[in-house]
Amino acid sequence: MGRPPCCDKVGVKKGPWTPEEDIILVSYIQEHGPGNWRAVPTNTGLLRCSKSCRLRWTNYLRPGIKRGNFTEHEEKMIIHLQALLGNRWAAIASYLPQRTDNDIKNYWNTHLKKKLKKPQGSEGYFRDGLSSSSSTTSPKQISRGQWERRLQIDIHMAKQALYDALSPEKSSGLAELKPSIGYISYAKPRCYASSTENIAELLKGWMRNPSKPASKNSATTQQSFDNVAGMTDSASKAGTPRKEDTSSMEMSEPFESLFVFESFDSSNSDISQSMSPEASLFRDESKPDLTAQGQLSLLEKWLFDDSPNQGNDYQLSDIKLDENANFV
DNA sequence: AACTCAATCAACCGCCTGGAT
DNA sequence: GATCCAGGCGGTTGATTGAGT
Repeated sequence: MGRPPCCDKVGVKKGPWTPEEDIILVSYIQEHGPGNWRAVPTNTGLLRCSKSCRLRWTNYLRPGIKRGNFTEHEEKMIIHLQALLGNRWAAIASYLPQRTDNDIKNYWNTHLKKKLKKPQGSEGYFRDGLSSSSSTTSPKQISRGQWERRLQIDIHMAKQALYDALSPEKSSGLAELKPSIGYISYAKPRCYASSTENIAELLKGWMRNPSKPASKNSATTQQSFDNVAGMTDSASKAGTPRKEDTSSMEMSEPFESLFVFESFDSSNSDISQSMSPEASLFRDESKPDLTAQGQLSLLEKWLFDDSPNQGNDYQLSDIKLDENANFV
């Protein structure tokens, strides 16, 4: 007997989310908090599977998500973390608090894999031994001793490469490596529908073009958010909240209440400072707290310790990572 | 302008895990 | 211990977009 579907497939909508659905979902989560996804479709009236709601929230609507181009620094971190952790995107994402696992996975599959295949040379930090031996050779094909030795070598190489990549001129590397302990002040990220402000702008833009077919518009929710982000971005840069002609908006009643909410993060420039209590709640929820602070610092020490035999008595085995980060 | 093809990425699918009973 | 169920995760798909011809 097969496993029953997570939700009743009949009448469940699929495909891209419309701005309306986004707003309904965000508004519901603002009120009830994330979690109990099973109840979300029934309580909101969304014709979506609970999984779809959760995915939409975690990958797109959650506050503090940065989208768009990956910086070289992020790229390097992903490469090295992938070498260390394998395709455990959620674990990797916990080191890049503003990126989702899906985003990282996509970026890896579309960009970094290609770089991997390129002959070594330009990517000096990306060496065959680091990437291929650890990820493509099955441990079962070699003896345990050999495999462990190889793993140690790989880890050492990864450490070395990570150190090379992130230091010394990139001192922000250490800070950014901290997994989701708090949001770090980055260069102004492109936040999309992460705030009700953005949602409001989104809806505004969306309602201005009601003639566009919903499918096209929904398919371009991303672009809508892009525009929104761009607008709010420039507005916040100017230091003045956008007070656009909201009068021109013809807002349907169910959405009105949204706009009296406080922003999740009224300015994207420093999320940690501007988070509302709700946003803090979401922040806590949004990413797994990979480790306790102490464990993290151990990990950092280990990661950046270039000379493990120089009297440091912390070892890999001492780092009690949670389920995301065991190396074997 | 029209067409083809590759790249991108949001979303889905199915498996796994862990908690509840 | 067995079973059920919700949530989480990674792999994959398919619609859209943009570049090239």
